[in-house]
Amino acid sequence: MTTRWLSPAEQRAWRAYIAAASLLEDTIDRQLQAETGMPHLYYSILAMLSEAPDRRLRMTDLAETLKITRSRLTYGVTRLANDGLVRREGCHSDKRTQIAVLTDEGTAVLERAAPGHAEQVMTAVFDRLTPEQVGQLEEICGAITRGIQGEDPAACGEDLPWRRRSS
Amino acid sequence: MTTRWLSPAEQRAWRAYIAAASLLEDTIDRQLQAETGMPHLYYSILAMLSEAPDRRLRMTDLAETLKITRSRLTYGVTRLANDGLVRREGCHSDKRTQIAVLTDEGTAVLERAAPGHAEQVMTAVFDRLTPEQVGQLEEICGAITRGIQGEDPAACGEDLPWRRRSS
DNA sequence: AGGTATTGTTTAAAACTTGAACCACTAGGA
DNA sequence: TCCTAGTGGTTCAAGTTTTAAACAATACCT
Repeated sequence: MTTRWLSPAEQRAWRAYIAAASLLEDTIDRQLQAETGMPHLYYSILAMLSEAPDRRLRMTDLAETLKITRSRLTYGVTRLANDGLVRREGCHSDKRTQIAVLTDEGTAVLERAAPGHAEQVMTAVFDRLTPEQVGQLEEICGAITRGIQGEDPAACGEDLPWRRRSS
Repeated sequence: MTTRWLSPAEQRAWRAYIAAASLLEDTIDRQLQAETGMPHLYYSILAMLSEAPDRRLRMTDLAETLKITRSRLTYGVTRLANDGLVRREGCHSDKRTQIAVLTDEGTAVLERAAPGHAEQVMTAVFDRLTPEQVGQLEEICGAITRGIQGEDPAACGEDLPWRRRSS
């Protein structure tokens, strides 16, 4: 296969992306770390749980929506559980599965952190973008995600990804 | 200060971004790790050096363009130096500064890795984007970067960032 | 000279990631 | 029932990376 290279415009876009992504992750992580003592990934775990029905999610499903390994998730949830923000629960129908449940304290922490986080995202990102650009960003990122995930039609759940594979 | 929340459209864009960025970093890192044994950051160090005049850059300048701390860079360059891909050199005019130089072996490794990396970026990103979207992406990321970096007019070098601050 | 800012490294501690091994359980036959 | 394969989740050990603070050396300014 002959190699396909990036065009100059693509080069520029790619570099701009790398710089922005790196800076952004840094900024968000730092703010969240300062305000809540946890990195962005852990905040995301809490956020996912908070939006799930009944604030609970199977470990595997959670790992899947966050696109991380189960091992990594176990590590994170253990930490969050030690801090009392999340609780583990067994499952009646399948005793193998564990369910992560957002505790009241976890909810409180999340609600306390949310404003600062939102503010940070606003100033870092959206204050600089026109409404058209917001739409463009969503469109572009969606295309990238679909591309990486291999065009699997079942994976295009867009909104709420917590459907059991086998009900 | 009253909290500013993300609008629904901004919400969607932000989540799309988080998902795409996370997936993308994972994909790129994994491919680079497999093919070259180093993570993306280290590849970027080599890439930056390879494009600098004379393949050499001051540590601080390098850290600045890569948006990472000097400490982090020192760590990375040490590893790359141990692998023989980069060499450190002193500076006559200012004995404090160290200059990282891409070795011939480093150049070779980079040239060997570049096609696979380019291919990966193409399939993961640009194969899915229209030419307009490429431009939009650059524009958006540039805006974000400028926003985070605090509108410093001197920081808008856009193209080749390796200008000494003084001299 | 003396004080201050820069450059870059070091250090120790902590956080994180990975991969493999592992246990417990479920499911599907024979 | 028993056996086997597969799943869900955790644990473990090892390695990598990150951070923050402290440090040494040099430069700059008055």
